[in-house]
Amino acid sequence: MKRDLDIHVAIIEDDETIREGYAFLIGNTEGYKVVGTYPSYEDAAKRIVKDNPDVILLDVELPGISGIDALPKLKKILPDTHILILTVYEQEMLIFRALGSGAAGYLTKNTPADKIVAAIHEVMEGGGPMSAHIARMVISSFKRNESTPLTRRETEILEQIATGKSRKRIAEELFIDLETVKSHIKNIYHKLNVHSKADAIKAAKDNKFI
Amino acid sequence: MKRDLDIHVAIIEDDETIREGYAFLIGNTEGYKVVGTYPSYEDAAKRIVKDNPDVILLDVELPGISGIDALPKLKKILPDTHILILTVYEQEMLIFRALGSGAAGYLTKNTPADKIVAAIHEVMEGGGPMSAHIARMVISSFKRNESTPLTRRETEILEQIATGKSRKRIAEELFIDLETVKSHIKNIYHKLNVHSKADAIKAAKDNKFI
DNA sequence: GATATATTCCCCCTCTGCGGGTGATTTGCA
DNA sequence: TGCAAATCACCCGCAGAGGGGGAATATATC
Repeated sequence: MKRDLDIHVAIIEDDETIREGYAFLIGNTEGYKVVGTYPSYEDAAKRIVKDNPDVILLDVELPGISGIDALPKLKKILPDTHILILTVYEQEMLIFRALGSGAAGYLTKNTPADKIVAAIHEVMEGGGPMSAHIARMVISSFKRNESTPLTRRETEILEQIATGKSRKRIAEELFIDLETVKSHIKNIYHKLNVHSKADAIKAAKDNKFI
Repeated sequence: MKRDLDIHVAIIEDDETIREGYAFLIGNTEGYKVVGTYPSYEDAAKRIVKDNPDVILLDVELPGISGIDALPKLKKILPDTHILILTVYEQEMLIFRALGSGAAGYLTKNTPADKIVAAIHEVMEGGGPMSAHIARMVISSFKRNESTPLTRRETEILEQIATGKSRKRIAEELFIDLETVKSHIKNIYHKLNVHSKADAIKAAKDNKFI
């Protein structure tokens, strides 16, 4: 029986128990069909294009090419396929690299079975499923530090500097004198204990002042 | 009967029907207690500190001071209170301003009642609840443009420039000659059709090349 | 093995920008 | 009525930015 209205799912996961567990779970859910399971990216690369999944569940810790490195390659050969990261790792760097490479969602492996199926559905509907802790980390990455030593104007000027603009251009765009901008920058440097643009930007970003 | 183990919730929402609806819903859920409902930030400011909620449901479209502007003020007077945005608006600018000001989550008003209660619980557990579409927008904000005209090295160097570093410093940190950095920058400027640092950074960020 | 493409380095040129010192005025909020 | 914030001024020396041209190695990809 052909089931073309089903959501076609592929799984890339090296642990056979987990891989077959997911395959069983998803394959036995109404509306879902597992079109391929692969223990590594190298294996997936051979068959995944003709298996043509709608959604890929991708592990990050894979033998050979890691899931993180596999992600952009998969997006290249299957541009319209949604990729859901499924991992035990919660390191910020991995998360943001994955999302930057085009992951549609990021789930941890303690996610209960029904939530994984729900996440696949959510991805198809244009959502971005994330585990609770991951979502908080992502949200936190936007949060400014409210206890900045910089005044509003100083913050504004440092933001402009961070876009690469010259002092002269900043002065023009803020309708103030070049000397005023210089004065603000001197105060910024003193407050942040730095002596250059680059160090000021770094200090401010590290402390989420900008 | 005192119920100190309950999660204390406050609601700031100008529409009385919606406000009382939420209050009724949450107040009648085991484990939750509504400690205050206010039609505006100005009203909330008078009583919310002594009401001392664990979680605030905050509307963005409020009369007087908007929810977005109220958020940093609320964080200031109640630093440990989690704030959940509840709104009909899905504009990127509002979302990122809210998250930048310290919102713990962002829900749209079509969120079913049980999900709202679940979101309050999730926030208390360190999660970051978001409506599906919001989550996708947040994730998309991290996504790089895979069809960049820049090479890997050019992208790397442009990223360094965007941190405010001088060409000389970039050369030292990448262990290449200053002339090489200059050469890359010339190529970057040609590819992006710009003639300055600031314009290159802007063009690259607009197109998500960096 | 041939052909692109990426990466590396070299020379020339002008001129603007950057970092730092010191001090003064006006504006707004508590 | 203060104090912090924001504004503008003039000093100095040095490094950096932008643009012209050319050319030698990797490194893929076919």
